[in-house]
Amino acid sequence: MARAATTSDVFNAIAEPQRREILVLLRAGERPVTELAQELGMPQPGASKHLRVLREVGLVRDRKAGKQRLYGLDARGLRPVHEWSGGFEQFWNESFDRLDAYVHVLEQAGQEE
Amino acid sequence: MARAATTSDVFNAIAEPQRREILVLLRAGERPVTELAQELGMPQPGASKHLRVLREVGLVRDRKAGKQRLYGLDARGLRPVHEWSGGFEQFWNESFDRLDAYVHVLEQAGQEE
DNA sequence: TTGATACATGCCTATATAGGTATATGTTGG
DNA sequence: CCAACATATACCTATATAGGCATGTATCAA
Repeated sequence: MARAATTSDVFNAIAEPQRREILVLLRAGERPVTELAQELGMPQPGASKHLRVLREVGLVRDRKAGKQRLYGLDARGLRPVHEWSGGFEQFWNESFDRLDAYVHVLEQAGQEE
Repeated sequence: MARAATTSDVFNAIAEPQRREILVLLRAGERPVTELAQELGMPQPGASKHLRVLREVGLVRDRKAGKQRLYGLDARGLRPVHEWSGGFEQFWNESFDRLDAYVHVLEQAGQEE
């Protein structure tokens, strides 16, 4: 099997660089698809597809505005990501010390492999 | 093309649930592959593969310990994830108000599609 | 109704896995 | 050197996209 469907997982949805780009762009406010596609330098169908994924995981909302469809950010789904990664904060702060010690051990061990 | 190679991107590496599990387990300290495989309820080759991906993006370090190979956490690579998602913090806090207003607009507009 | 504009979808292709199984590699002890 | 244990890899299969292109659909204006 390939990776789990991006459709049901925020972590998968933001694994795609261009989708992260879209989210960043939307912080500035709602945007129609065409404008997003243009700013991302990709064809419109591509932008629509990414927006669909983002919509399905709930990171984006859309509303009709006449001929256009405005997409807007709903960042609540990113909170779990922030919290999960935050659970490692103490570790990346300790990292320097730990790695120093660790590298030391390796050197003394003769640095195999 | 499929998604970009997970090998060169931390966001892709943590898109896989079991890899996130591994990182969490490693917060408790270094572990040999077999033990991780057992705790994750997956065959050893599977654990080795996930560990390889994590190693290639730098989230994990390994050192030989006799017959075993101990894997340890190097959480520094998660910092960018935390910071990126943190860039949306103000938005998920505002979300309730915004969405309330937003839903209101939709209702008044006649709630199309 | 016709034409133009703005999107969403369908279809097709190439590719990157996730998993499972079998096997190669490396290490230790006798 | 041989057997046993711990891992990493090679292979093979099924599947989920990312992208490109063509086309369907909805909305608005004349």
